[in-house]
This record gives sequence, C-alpha cells and structure tokens, in this order.
Amino acid sequence: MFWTEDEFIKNMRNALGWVKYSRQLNQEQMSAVLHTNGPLWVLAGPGSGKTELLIWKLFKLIFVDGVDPQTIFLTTFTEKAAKNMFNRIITYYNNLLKHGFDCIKNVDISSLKIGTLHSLCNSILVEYRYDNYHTKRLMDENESSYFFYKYVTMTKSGSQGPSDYFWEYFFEKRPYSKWQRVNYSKILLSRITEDLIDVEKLQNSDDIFMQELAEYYIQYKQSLNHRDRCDFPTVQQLFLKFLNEEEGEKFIQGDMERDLPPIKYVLVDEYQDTNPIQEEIYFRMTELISPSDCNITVVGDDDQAMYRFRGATVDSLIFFGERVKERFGKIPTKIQLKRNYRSHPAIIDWFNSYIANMPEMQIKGARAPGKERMISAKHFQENWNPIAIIEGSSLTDTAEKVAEFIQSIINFRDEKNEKIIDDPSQIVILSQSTRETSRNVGSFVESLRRRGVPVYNPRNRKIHETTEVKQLLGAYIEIIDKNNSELSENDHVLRISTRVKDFIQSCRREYQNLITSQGGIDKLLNYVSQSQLKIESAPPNKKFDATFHRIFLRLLNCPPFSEYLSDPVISPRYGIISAQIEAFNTVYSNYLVKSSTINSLKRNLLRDFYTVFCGQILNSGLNDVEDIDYPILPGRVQIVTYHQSKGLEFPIVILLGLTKQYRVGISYKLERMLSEYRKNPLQLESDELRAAQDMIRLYYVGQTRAKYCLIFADKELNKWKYSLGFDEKGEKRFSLNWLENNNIPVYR
DNA sequence: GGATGAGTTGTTTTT
DNA sequence: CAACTCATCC
Repeated sequence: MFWTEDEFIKNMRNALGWVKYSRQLNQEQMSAVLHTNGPLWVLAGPGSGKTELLIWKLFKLIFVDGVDPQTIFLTTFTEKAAKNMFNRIITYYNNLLKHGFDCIKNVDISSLKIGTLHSLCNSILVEYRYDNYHTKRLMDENESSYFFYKYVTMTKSGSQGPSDYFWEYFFEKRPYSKWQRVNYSKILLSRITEDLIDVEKLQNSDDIFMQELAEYYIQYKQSLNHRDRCDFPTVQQLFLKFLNEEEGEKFIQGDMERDLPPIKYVLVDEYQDTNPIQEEIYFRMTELISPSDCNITVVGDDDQAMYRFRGATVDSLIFFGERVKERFGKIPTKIQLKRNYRSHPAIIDWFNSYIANMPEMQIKGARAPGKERMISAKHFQENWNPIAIIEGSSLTDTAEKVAEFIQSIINFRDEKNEKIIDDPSQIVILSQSTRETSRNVGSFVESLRRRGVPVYNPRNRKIHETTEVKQLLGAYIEIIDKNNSELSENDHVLRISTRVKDFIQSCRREYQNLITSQGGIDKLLNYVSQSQLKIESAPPNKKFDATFHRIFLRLLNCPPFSEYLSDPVISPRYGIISAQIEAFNTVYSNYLVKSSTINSLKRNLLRDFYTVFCGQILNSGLNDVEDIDYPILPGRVQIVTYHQSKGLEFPIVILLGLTKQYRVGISYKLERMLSEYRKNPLQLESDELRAAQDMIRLYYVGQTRAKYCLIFADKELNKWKYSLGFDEKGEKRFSLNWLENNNIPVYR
C-alpha cells in the first residue's frame, strides 16, 4: 500500500496533467477503476477512453491495493496494442517518479504480464518447460502451411487421410489444388481446438464425416508432436492443459522456492474478440486464483466484434453476466463507458442511430443487454456538417471523385489562407481489403497517384510483385533451371499451375532486363553461370555444396543486390524474402542435397521451389513491414482495412466497399456444423443473420474511427444495404430516415 | 436499362 | 474456369 484512494487520484492527476493521452477520468471510468473485488464487466464504446481506464486500473491495483505487478495478467488482442499500452504505462510511471513520488521507485512496473494471450501462454509454457514445450518450435502461418504441405496426408491413401467427399461435406466443394487442401485443413483443424470441440463426441458421432474429422485431427496432432512443432491454437490448448495440472497450479498459486508470487488478477481487453478456448483459459485462471473473489475484469464492445473467422464469438461478452453467474454464482458489476472523446457530435449521432436501428441488431442477443447510446464528451467549436456521401457511376468513377475530393481538401485554403488539414496522412481510406486490384482499392490508388497525391499502403500484399524481388528470384531461377523446364507441357514431374508459371516467367524477364541494362554486375553473371555448370555436371549421388538458403545469400552478395541492401525500402523486402526462405527451409531443408537422377533433381529442386515456395507466396501474398513506432507515414494518404483500423482514430475517414453483400463464408458454416460437438454447446442464430450482423459491426468500426469528417463513397447508393441501411428496393430500412432528416449531402 | 463482350481476378481479416 | 466489372451499344 502506497497511497489511499484519494491520494492516488490526486497524485495521478498531478503527475499526468500534461501527458499527451491523459485527461481526467469521468465518473464511469472512475467507478471501474475503484471497483475492488469481484467480476467486472466494462462495455466500452468507441473512443471512450478504454485504454486509459485499464492503465489507471493497473496503477490503482498496484499503488492502492498493494498488488505486486507480476501477479497481474493482462491480455490485449494484438501485439501492437500490448506494446502501446506498455509504453504508456512506462511513461505514466516515469511521470509519477518525476513528480517526486519516491515511495514507488522500487516497484518493478515492467514485471506486469502484458501481451496477447498467445505470447503470454507461450512464454509461461517455456518458463515452466511444460511437457518439454521449450523444445518445440512454434510455427507461424507460413511455416504451418509448409508443414501441412509436406507432412500431413490430405488425400485418401490407404486408410489414412480425408477423402474428396470429406472436403465436399465441410467446404461444399472439392479442393482443386494441394494448397487449397492446406488452407481448408488449417481452417478446419484450428476450429476444433479454438471452439473447444470435444473430440470424443466427434468420434462417437453417427456422422461418418465427423468421425473422419476426429481421425484427421488426431493424425495432425500426432504429426505435430512427432516433429516437435506447435501451432497458434495449440499453444492455448497446451496452456489450458497446463492449468489443469500440478505445474499450472504452481504457476497460479505461486512457488515459494523460486520466489514467484501467486497470480492475483485477470484483465482482458477486447473481450468481444475472445474465442471459446480463450474464455475457458480466463475462467479457469479466475477459478484457480479464487472462485470466491472472482477477480476477472473484461473490457470490450460487442458492437465492434470482428473476428468470427478466427473463432471469436461476441457471445462471450454479451453473455458474460450469465456465464459468470453460471460458473461462479456471482453477478458481475456492469459499467458502460458511454462518453465519446473522439468524434464530432453529428458523427456520434449517426453511428448511434446506425447500430441501434439496423433491424439485424435489434434481435435479442445481438447486443449487450441495456446498452445505451453514446454521448458526445469532447468540445467542438465549429458547427459544420461532418458527414457526406460520394456516389460514382462505377467503381473507377467513384475513385476519380474521391481522388478529386481528397486533392481539393489537401489544397484547400480558407479566407485566412489556412489549410483545413495539416498533412495528407490525416486522410484515411478504409476498405475491406488493401489489395490493389480493380475490385478493391486498385482504382483509388491509381486515381490518387495520377493526381500526384502520395499514398501509403504497406499491407497490399504484393512485395513479390516488385522489380527487386523478381530480379532476385529470377537470378535464382536462372541458376536452378537453365532450360526453362517450367514451360514443358508434358512433363509429369513438373506440374505447375499457370499462375505460378506466369510468376516464374515474369521473374525471368526482370532478371533478363537487369543483366542487359546494367553494367558492373560481372560478379553476379559469373556466379550464375558457374552455379549452372555445377548443377549440370553434378555427379549422381553426390551432395551439392548448396542449399536454397546458401544460393540466396550468395546472390545477395553480388551487385546490384548487395547495393540494394542499403536502400531503406528494398532492404526490408529482402529481409521478408529471407524470412520466407527460412520458414520454407525449416520444412524443406534437405531437398537440394541428394539428387541422383535428372528427374529427382527436378522433383526436389524445381518442383518444391516452384509449386511449394512460389505457390505459397502467390497464395498468401507478402506485406511490407511496418514500423511499429511510426505507423503513420507523413505526407501520404493512408489506406487501411476496417480490421486494421480497430483501436485507431483519424481526422478524416473515407469508407469504401459499401455495396458489399455479406458472404456466408465457410467460418459461419463450420461454426454451426460443429457447434453441437462443443464442450459447451450453444444456440446460434442463422448463418445469414450472423454474417449480416458481422458486416454491420465492421461498418460500425469504420464509422466510429472518424474525428471530424466521415465520407461514404461507392457506386449505386441504393444498394448500400448494410452500410447505410437501404433495402432491396432502395428504401431506407431505418425508421429514422436519419440521412434525410440531417440533410446529408450526396455528391454525384 | 439491359444485352454484349472484353478484360480481369483468384476473399478478407490475426495470433 | 467461373465470377465479376465495366465500357459500349442499341
């Protein structure tokens, strides 16, 4: 105990008065901070100061209740959010120190357990060496794909492996390629773990496909175990198992011998995006700590749930009250943060009406019980209309109009010759996908670039399309495949899809362009021709003195590639390619080593590189790396997905993709098909309804990002069913007719 | 406004 | 190959 409640509040206010993010807490926030014992359920609407509340709560626990920081377990949804929060905590703490509160200087604030649930589970399992976890390799998404491709039997062979009917049953179509089987397998099998499916129930099902699924799951798990690998869902599964055993109890209860105090508090941010296994982990921890204290705090907004595809269910937040009552016999204290410190009052008025009046959201269980509208809490001096609609005749036309609009506000000067905005990066385009294709933001990027407006789109997943990457891969291809064998039509060893073939060809072209147009690259030419010779004249059964990785590193040593390494844009791209190769190598490590015949050389060297490595790159796409400390690049209009925008705010927001019909994607179907096999089965609304609700929540997230200006842009206004609320006939589905009543201008 | 044909694309989001 | 966009024609 360092301070009393009153001292704590006074000291925090004094110390943080000038810190960028901090301001006085409002009454609801304060009551959540001062809440001491028992479950706490915070519904935090957009821009309501949720992170601020969490940080104050941590500080209150530490400085008023005297809780040891290392006994607090706080999870966030992304690594980025965890880092941000941690940095803010350190800043606040240093400010308290600067204000001369010496009594807290021995508190080790950095020992707080803050991170994503995955990262915390991972580090604790490593620390406790549970089930030899520290010897296992935790695979990322790409590695996991390679793992399936190489080690998992995905087609019927003998008694093992799923049949075509199996895939048809779960995915309604037969996979047309091995990569599709990889993708399907990942979706299906991670679902079993994350939805907390009872594998025994599956085995005992009357449905033969459910039995087959159980078998397939077991096969996969064995193969993971056998090869000492672990995937993302399995980390959580192991952690839950750990909690239910003696070692886990030690972790929770503390270990005197090792000077580890017991865990005391569980706090969860973004609780609406929690899936069943995560919910069980939080509940189990709470139970082990003390079921009678039931010290669990969850914070989130059901209206902003957007990760059902990952197995998350809003239900965990919406029914938190009932679930806690069922399990612990306690009724959580419910607090709604309804003061919005972000948006212009008219924007708040709009999104309040939007979320409350959409017919799909009025169904029971769609939103948290008793939820109230948000109230504007930030003072806005100017009285202007911050909402507008841009309607084009086609997508390209819309893009032109949006670009025109953006250009005009960038250049705009008022009577006093002052700009409206300081920097183009204050304008943000939100879209379902940041891929620069004609269906997505392609035409928008093009229209902007044509007008000389710089654009920042680091997640467009196309660095494999850049010249420098193609040149490098082209050089590699030149080495391993001098004779263009990818072109031979009737080669049964090399069966390469047209997509990959096109990619290989364009890599070759880029390499050819490079060597014909640039001088000073003798070293590269020498290395390539020497290596070609070496491969050609390789004696049978002799090991090559080269692996994919080594050839790649040698190429990087030759100009111009070696010179590219000092380029701030290209160098990180080579880093990404290098990481890809490493992931590939963890599974395909010895394929270059033993080649006895030309055919096996082709099989090992070419096919694996073409269909597996290139296939996977084309399959998943590669993003540029973003600087976590500088997520915004000044001077450029930002392009961001609705998902990425979560937790952020922007002065001017332009929403795209408004005519999109929801898709009852495979995750909705699987959620339903498997729901009866869950450990805790649940009642689900129809697939259609859940998909529609999720679509509405996605748009809600987009709308609530805007501070001063919110623009809706797309073609065919009367088809904006879920984004603005029209029906099939173009009539407004809102009883309110909000848009008309507020004279929202439409620019055509 | 709808028929036609040319052209483009390969869902999407994160640990 | 299927699904979609979009310009163009009447």
